[in-house]
Amino acid sequence: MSDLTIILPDGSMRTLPEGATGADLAADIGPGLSKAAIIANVDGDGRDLDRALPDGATVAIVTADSDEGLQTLRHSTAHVLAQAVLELWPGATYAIGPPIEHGFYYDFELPGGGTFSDDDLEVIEDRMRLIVDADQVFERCEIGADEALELFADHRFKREIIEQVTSGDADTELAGEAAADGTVTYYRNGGEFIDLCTGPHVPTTGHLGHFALQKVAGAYWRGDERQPMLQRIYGTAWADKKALKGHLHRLAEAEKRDHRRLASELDLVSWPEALGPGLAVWHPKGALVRKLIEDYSRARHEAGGYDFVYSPHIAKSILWEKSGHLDFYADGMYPPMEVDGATYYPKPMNCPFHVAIFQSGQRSYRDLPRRFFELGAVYRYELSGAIHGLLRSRGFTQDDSHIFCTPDQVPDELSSLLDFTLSVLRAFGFEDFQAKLSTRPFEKSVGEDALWDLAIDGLRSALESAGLDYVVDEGGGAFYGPKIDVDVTDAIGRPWQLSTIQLDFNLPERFQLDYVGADGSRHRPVMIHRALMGSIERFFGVLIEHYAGAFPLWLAPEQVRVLPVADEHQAYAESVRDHLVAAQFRATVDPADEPLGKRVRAGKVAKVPHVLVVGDDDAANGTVGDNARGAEAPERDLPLDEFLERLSANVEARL
RNA sequence: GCCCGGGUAGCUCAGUUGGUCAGAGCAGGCGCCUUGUAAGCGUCAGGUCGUCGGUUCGAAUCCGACCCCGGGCUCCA
Repeated sequence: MSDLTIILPDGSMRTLPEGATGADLAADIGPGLSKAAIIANVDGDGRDLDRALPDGATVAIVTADSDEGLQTLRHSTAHVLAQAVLELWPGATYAIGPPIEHGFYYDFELPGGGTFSDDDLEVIEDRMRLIVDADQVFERCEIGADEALELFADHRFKREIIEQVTSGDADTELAGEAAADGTVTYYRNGGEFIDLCTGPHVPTTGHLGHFALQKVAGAYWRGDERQPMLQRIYGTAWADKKALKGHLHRLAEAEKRDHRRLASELDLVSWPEALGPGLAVWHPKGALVRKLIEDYSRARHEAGGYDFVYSPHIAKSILWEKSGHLDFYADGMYPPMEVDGATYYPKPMNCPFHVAIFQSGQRSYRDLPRRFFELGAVYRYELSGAIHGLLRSRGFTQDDSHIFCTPDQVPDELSSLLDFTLSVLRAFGFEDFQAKLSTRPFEKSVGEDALWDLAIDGLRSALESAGLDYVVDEGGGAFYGPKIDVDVTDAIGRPWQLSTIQLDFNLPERFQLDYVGADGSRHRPVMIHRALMGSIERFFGVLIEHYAGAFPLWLAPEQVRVLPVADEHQAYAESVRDHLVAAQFRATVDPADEPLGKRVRAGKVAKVPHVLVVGDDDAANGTVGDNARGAEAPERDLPLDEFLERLSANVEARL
């Protein structure tokens, strides 16, 4: 009987008797690790702890505090969820149940088309806890495909997976469910319950426990709307109680930032039912902030070499036929209206109008690049279930531009465009960006290879010179050109996709655009679509969540609120306000007909950046007491002039 | 569009098995209080209980259809 040599992640060697398992290795290293071990990572692959280790392998013992361990934990918890549901609903069948970010889900089909209610979650969770308390062993089994089909005879989704996986054309979504080499792996625990799965799993259900079921949702089998609708249960699972509590706390915090809630609390925007879904009205305060955002955008574009244009909200069908929107995008368009024998459509995009402007005269290479900019309102018939406050609406305003340039100009144009984009986003307090470069689709696309290569290289070098992190989505571009999408990370770490820079080789072709080159002959320009904020509505919604409703001074609808201590200070309070207003600040007075404490609270709740309190001393000395938002204590006896200077400096710095 | 869950006063919500169940707090109006830092006191007004039909002696409550909202799926700025 020979020994095994195992290499640990730090490069050290360990010798174990032949047949030793991951669990043996963990125990050999130490009792703490032995207890915390979830799986073993053997030469890069996760394996159950009770499997024998091969000689010479590099093995890492995985615990729940690593991503891999956590993923295993969540996957195993999903199994227990399925076990509980199948025990509680005889005749139910199950589809897939993978780990996801922060947790897991499992899809089921209940007998007779039954559905889960929220109350069921509690019952299921109780049953899951019984299974965890029973500390059942997860037992790995391998069988042939035919045998597997028999074993899962009553479970059509499992059989579909087995058939697909063993025939070798499984997609990645299903790959974790069975092996591709003709054998099928399943796990058994508690004697009765089996589930198709390649594993690995935690050693026993007792290793689980810090989980919570969260919600019931419908989900199409394999994400395809032509397939049956299954019942999905979402849950979250963590390594320990503290992590679970932390996660639930973060969810509660995110909910407090919900822009729909804040928009109504801060009197910014509302969605009157009479308007229809996905259509908002902007109240004075919201409109003021929006105007500040738009003013800033316009100022930057003006300085950035853009020409401002405007276009109507509707146009005849011929325009949309020519642009191809009616062929490719008709589902997303509002239905047409018939007027004077012609058919008009509300615009879902601004591009054809900007093309029409380009076409209004003969263009020379000397005119290029030409950058048309418009805050253009568009209407898209979004699926009703997709609508979400300001983040996804049916009417929205793009900070849209179409740039027409020569192929030679593409690289420089892209590079300066990306810098411009990031610079504008940074003004709103976004510091972390993540970009995605989408390249030519593998299937059909238009445009010459050389043009695609030029554009993709241009996008890539723009990303690199901007020093931006990016991932490449090979084949992820539209049929008409490659693109860069830019995500920003908000104050609590959530990503939001805002900007998009998109090359278009199709529209110039469809509209037969040309310019006269230096050689005197006609050439086809390249078109770049780009939006920085994407949609003003959506951007505003993201900003509300990013700032948690506390807009920085330069964007705050009410910047200063002056509170006289008593009626006799009213005149002084008004003079302070008048000074502020004269210096271009947005300031109001809240008179003394309520106690000071109540008015201070009201100012704080309204997230006013500066709540000033003025009384006898202030009136006598020309000072104010400043309650700056976020400050622990008020700052008393601050000379008004000094306060004004500070405000100016902070507005200037966009703080 | 599909699955699940919801719509009660401007907002947040109570309303037990259909029968004083049309309520509370905040916000708003009006008085009193004159306040130095996160909710002073009193009082008044506000709702076709999402809409429309049905069951019933009687419906916020039960049933149906529709509208809208939320969470998902799909899609996307």
